[in-house]
Amino acid sequence: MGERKIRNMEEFAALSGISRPTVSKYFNDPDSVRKSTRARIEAALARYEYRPNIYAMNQNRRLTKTVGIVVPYLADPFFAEIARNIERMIIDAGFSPILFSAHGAPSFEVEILDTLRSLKPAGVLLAPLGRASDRAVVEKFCADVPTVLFDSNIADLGEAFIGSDNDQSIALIVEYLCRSGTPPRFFEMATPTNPNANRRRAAYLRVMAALGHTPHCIKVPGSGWDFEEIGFREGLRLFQDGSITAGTILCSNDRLAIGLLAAAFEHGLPVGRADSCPLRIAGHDDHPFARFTCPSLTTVAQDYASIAERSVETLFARIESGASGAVRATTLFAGRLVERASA
Amino acid sequence: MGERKIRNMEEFAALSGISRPTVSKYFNDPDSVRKSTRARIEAALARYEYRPNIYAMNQNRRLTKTVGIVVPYLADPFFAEIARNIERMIIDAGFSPILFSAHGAPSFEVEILDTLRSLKPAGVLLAPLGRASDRAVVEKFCADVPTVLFDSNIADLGEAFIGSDNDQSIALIVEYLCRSGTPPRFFEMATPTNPNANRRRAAYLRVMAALGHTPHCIKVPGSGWDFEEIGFREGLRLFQDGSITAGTILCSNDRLAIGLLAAAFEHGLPVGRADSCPLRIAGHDDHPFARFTCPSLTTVAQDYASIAERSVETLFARIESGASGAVRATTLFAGRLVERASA
DNA sequence: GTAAAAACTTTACACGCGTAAAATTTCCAG
DNA sequence: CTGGAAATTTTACGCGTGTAAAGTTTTTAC
Repeated sequence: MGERKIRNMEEFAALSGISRPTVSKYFNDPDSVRKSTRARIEAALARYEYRPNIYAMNQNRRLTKTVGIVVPYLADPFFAEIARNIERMIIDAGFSPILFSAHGAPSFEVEILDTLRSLKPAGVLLAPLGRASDRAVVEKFCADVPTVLFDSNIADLGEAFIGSDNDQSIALIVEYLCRSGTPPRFFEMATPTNPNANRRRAAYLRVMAALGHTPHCIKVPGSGWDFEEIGFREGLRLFQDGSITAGTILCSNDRLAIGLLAAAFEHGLPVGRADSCPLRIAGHDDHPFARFTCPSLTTVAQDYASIAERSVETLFARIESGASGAVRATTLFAGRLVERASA
Repeated sequence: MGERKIRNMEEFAALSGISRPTVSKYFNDPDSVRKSTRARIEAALARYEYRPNIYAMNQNRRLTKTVGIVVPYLADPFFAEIARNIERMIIDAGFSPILFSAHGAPSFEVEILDTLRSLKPAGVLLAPLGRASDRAVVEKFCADVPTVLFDSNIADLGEAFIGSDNDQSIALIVEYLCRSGTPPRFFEMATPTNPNANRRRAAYLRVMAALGHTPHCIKVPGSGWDFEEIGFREGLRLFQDGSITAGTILCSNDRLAIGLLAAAFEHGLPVGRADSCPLRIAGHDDHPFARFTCPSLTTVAQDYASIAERSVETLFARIESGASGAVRATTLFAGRLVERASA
């Protein structure tokens, strides 16, 4: 292979004994040419290892073979994992994924969308920052590029939304916590970064009421994406000033719970489902690290794989149909209770 | 803004009252045109929000304004963090970062390099998989594209290598552990994913000998990137079969330590620097989550920021000089001891 | 074996911008 | 005011591929 350098498709076509338009057709869809032709091209391809110039290719294509993935915060392993799954599926579908992280900053998100627009992607999978997102910008973007939202919803934007069924998952864990011990208090940030937090609080209030318990929300100051830090700092404060001495605490997400567990440990307060433990702590999401907290974290697993899969499927359906779907579908996947040692 | 749609630079140039070649010059370097001209262009830019077609731009530029970033495993927050820092610097330098993760798979790494080559980037910052990397492929890539290696070295490849001074950092923590308690054993995977692991073991052996202690390496089965899982599973096994009951353990990296801490907790073995604790555990890297383990993890902080900064600087120096540097420089940054509760 | 369909070849133009060369205008110093 | 330098305009071509149209060959179906 690599017998000599190929400059362009013209030259490659000559060497493979096929006309350039046919070779061009092959690269846009290998199945669109005769089997024997395809074989000849691929034989030449093996000998000369030529690849079409991406930039020249995309200059004339209205829709690129690129699919954008935008996540709010890549340093959160949750998003890293989901991005990994999505990347794989996009590749398998014959497209090229390109990954962006807003790093928690709305200005970055805007910039990314701007960049992405000029990349003319076939579609975009967007997990927006949520409350912090610039709605007008996202809306305008969705009008130009087929976009599927996932994880975090922005009302009425994009072709569809795929996420977790917070009502179901919170009900699941609240009911579990109630029947296995004291009813939980709800631990969250006062100004939640993510709209899911609001849905979860609402679900908590509803379920507690339905079960005949008095709900109690603990809203701690803090914003941004350093959830563990906030959970730790504020948790420690609450333990130290005696606000929390016992009972059950359901955290809005696992990363807060990880911080809170660390605070409880630091404060010498045993956490766990054993009778000897005054405190129980539970989370939500089944974060990759939730298995390795001390004690291991009881939580509700979000259905990563299904969310990723359905998001990709939905986007490709939209891309292939060519036209925007009549209705904006919202798909929510059920959570699964993960009983571990912490509650 | 956005008074009407602009098709191309020709049209935009007409609307701004400037000739197309000058506008083109402006986009390649805003400072290369007269100040008054620049002002007029930017005024028009504000009114019509035109952006040049990326693909048409890059088709004729031999070197793109793109800089590739390749990390071995993005679900590891360590790499997510360093990628974030690097992205920021690349943007500040007026280039466009594009991020790839090999997801731990050599085949992905090869594919990424292939994709990257056809993107004609100005340069690439590559943290290779290490032992698992296909040396021939990386070598060929480095010959085509200015590449700076970081984090994980591959002998003699790329323009430079920037990483951590494992000799120094391991000496730092081994000395600390020895003077504050029992000499450490070294906990690592039998077939380490990362070449740093080998350097760290060698450093451990050397320092222990220098201090007059008998070194002891604990090599546990396991490969891949699920470090916490391996640390947990194998740690638990060693605790349960009585192989480890007390002493000090230095883990090859923080993620193994996180797993090992969880195993110790599960097994009911108290960990910490207090006299009441039979076991001490330390790590290496100062992983973002190391502050939130129970107990919090004593470790050596890698100088993230400096590694990122120097890598970017080195690459841009290479890009601007145009020619390959005469010598391949290796820059190692010193680690900083982070004393926490676990050792 | 024949006709129709499918695939291919040839030819030609388009895309949007980089960039070179020559002509013109603008700028600045003296 | 003037000369020369600097910046801009005009003109023109090139980059590598998409793609349309018309003509030719190959394949498929009966």
